[in-house]
Amino acid sequence: MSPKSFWYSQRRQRAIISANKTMPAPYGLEIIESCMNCPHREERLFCNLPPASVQKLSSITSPASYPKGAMLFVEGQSPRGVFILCSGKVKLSTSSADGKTLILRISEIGEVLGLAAVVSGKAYQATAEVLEPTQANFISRNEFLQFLREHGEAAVRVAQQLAENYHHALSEMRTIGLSHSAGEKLARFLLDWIAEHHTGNGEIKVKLTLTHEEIAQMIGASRETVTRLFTDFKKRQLLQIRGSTLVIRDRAGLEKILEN
Amino acid sequence: MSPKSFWYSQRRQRAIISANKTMPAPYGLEIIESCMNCPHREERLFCNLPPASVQKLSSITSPASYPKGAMLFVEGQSPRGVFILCSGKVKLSTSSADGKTLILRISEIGEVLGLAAVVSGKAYQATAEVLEPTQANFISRNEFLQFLREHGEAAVRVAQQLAENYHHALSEMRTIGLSHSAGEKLARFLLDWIAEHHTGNGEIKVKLTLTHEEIAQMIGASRETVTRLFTDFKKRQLLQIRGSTLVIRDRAGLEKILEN
DNA sequence: GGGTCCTTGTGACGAGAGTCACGAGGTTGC
DNA sequence: GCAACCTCGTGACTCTCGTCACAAGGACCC
Repeated sequence: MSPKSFWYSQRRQRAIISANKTMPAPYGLEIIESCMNCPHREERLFCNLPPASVQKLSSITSPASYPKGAMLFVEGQSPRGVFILCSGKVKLSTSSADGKTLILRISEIGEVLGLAAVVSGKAYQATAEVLEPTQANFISRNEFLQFLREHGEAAVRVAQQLAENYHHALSEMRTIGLSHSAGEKLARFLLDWIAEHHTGNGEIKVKLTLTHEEIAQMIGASRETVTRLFTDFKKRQLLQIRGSTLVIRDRAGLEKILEN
Repeated sequence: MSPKSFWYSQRRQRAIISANKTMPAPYGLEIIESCMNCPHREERLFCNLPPASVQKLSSITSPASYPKGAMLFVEGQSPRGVFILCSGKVKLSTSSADGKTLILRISEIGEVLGLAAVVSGKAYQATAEVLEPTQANFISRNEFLQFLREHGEAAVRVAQQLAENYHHALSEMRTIGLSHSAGEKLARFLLDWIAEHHTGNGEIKVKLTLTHEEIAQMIGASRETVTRLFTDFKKRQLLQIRGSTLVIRDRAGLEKILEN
């Protein structure tokens, strides 16, 4: 099945097509090129493989653009293939029968989505929803597995990425499972967030374009609790919000919350 | 460092050595043989690889026995290598500064421990403690990585196992993060447990050799709450405890709890 | 400009579950 | 055979946090 079937409205599809026009053809070259220019090159899963492998990879890859709100895949579907993110942001979440949602991760450039499902052959364990317009390279399951069998180094890379995923899942489990209070969860979440997104020295300032609702779903709390905690943290001079930017004023203070 | 340094008492070490005597020498053959006899053969990570790979594997592997209470590795250590479980049971857990513990998994025969840390090169993210006398094959990090690079099919297997680990972590996250109440968590835990351990039809009966304390640490609740929930579930005719055996009397009733 | 929708902010209330405390039963070790 | 320890069971108390309800501020689209 083509990923196109997941564009869910005519209206949005028009936007996608116009985005596609900005991509140079042929698509195969585009991938290699985007690797060359990629600012996170070391992090990109397959970029510094032997040329023959890259060649093969580009031949089985199909790039596509997705609008905000599109679903790359949905929890429970059997795995069609993997998506390599070229740009944009994708939310990975899982939810229970009654609609409660747990956000597992916000994926960014260079990550490979759907890897665990494709490798294990079990259903996708999460839903991948596009948060901002995204370009991704799709590789179908069969071709991907074939590729892995033929290119041992790529399989090692895949194992590495899966190990990262696993680490990340454990880190979130610690946030949710080892905290005594919601405040502790939020502090853990914020510290993790800056550890991952803050580059540079001096004042700690990071973009945090998540709603309180979404943060609540990441730490397993209610939206109201998150709102209250933020106002509380602001009052205690721990942090500050400027638009969509989070400024940490007292990192030690946040870390102290973990010790309760 | 040899895993022997983790045997922590002279007394226990004597027991281990005598256990070792039961192993036929040379050890290389032992591994292959134990694969041949292994009841979970398909699940064993490396057993149906090409003979050359198995040969190589057996040459870099060192079997050892560990007593109850031994630590295979501890959270935060840099990865020495992987342990392939031949027999016994190992508890994987993570804990916070203040001593609160979250049990990630009870590992059994055929699993490979420490895989994510070895593959990613980051520190072990969990502590592995032996619950009952265990035999495991140790492979040092360098030799293991070398082996993976030379044997592509093995790397694919490793990726599969890591995908399993990831799935399992997500499943525990759902238990802990998506539940509205402790009762729901326990019901989810029990259902997962029988899904994994119950074989056969008719009456659902499984061994559950965990203390209430340990169950509490698996679902992120307090020991007292688990005790109370068990008495509650018994009263409601959902289950029954016979020694260390759990009997499910009303599976549908348990499943109903998840829907609240 | 006026709808509609989404996000944030706050108050009131109550149930769930963590904590503390203690006792009973079982096991292990000397 | 007694002491020490662990596990399980239960009561009482407290308090966090989820839920409901409502209002204000923005963003976006006709």
